[in-house]
Amino acid sequence: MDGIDDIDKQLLRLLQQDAKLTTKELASQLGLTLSPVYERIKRLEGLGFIKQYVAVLDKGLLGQPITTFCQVSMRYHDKAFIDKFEEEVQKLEEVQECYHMAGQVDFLLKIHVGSLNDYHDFVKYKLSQIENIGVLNSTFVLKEIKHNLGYYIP
Amino acid sequence: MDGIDDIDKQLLRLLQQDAKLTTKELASQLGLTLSPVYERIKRLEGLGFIKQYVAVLDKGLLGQPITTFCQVSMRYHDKAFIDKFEEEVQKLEEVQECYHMAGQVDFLLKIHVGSLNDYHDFVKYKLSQIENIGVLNSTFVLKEIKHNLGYYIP
DNA sequence: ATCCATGCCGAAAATTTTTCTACAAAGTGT
DNA sequence: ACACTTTGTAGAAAAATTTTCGGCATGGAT
Repeated sequence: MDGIDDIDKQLLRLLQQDAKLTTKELASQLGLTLSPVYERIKRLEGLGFIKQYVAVLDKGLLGQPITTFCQVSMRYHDKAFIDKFEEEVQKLEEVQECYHMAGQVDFLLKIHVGSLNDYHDFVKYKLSQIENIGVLNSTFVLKEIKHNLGYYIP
Repeated sequence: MDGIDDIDKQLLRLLQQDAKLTTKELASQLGLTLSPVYERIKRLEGLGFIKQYVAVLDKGLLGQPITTFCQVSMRYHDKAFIDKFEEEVQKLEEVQECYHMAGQVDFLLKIHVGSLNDYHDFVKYKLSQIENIGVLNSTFVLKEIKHNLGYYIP
């Protein structure tokens, strides 16, 4: 947490919940005037604490109500195969997240699709087309219990 | 995708990548003038397609470089135990996401901490304190291969 | 004690958001 | 075919916000 103070932290907490808060509103919540708040935001952007601003959409309304986690293990662990897998995964738009994991399984993928049928097609015609996949194990999300968009800031 | 057209979809694609784009910039990219773009955004917000706007922070700079996925199974599956677990998980600030899953394991948790030590403390003093947990299986993220912030919009 | 750096304030300028009126195209009912 | 309504867009004006800038305090260093 190099070089940021409690005011900066509070600013980050507020902005990661609502990026549309105006400098004016932020200033009043922080007990400052416009200028210092404005400068702090620019500084936090410059330092990389704030990476970007995004609109959060409703995946249900977008027609992708199904979320699954898919565990993938490679048959062989040559660097070339690993690189190839990572490269191919980037291209699959259904894959929202992909992590290289420690432990039994090599990769964990988070996938969004519109229906079970779409998931079937995704696995059969896209994912399993990637070379050298050994194990492929999918589990479905029944319910989202918690999904924080921001991080905990100590 | 009830009641939104291709222009709306393109608008959503742009905004979920960069919510700071001005109406002017959006208008020029969409080949429209300010007013229709402005009204479309308000409409998409009203319909719930756009849920909120957030700043995306850098978890490494915030001192939480470690991500783990933790699979949890309950010993007994009475509704009261399930409810209690879901309730307690909400309170744990290290837990960024929690899903009730189909399959062998009951819950999947995504957790952010600052160090392996922090993770140890989290499991020992917080997570495992919740009643009725049977299996608890943690796997660490070695590398983030892909992390789309937005959804794929067909 | 003076100088310099840092952070904040307040006001002005630039830009954007928001509102409002009007026009054109598409669909509906007579 | 005609008038009517609805929908979506354009353009301009008003309101609000962002951005810039000069100045004032506080604190540390020389």
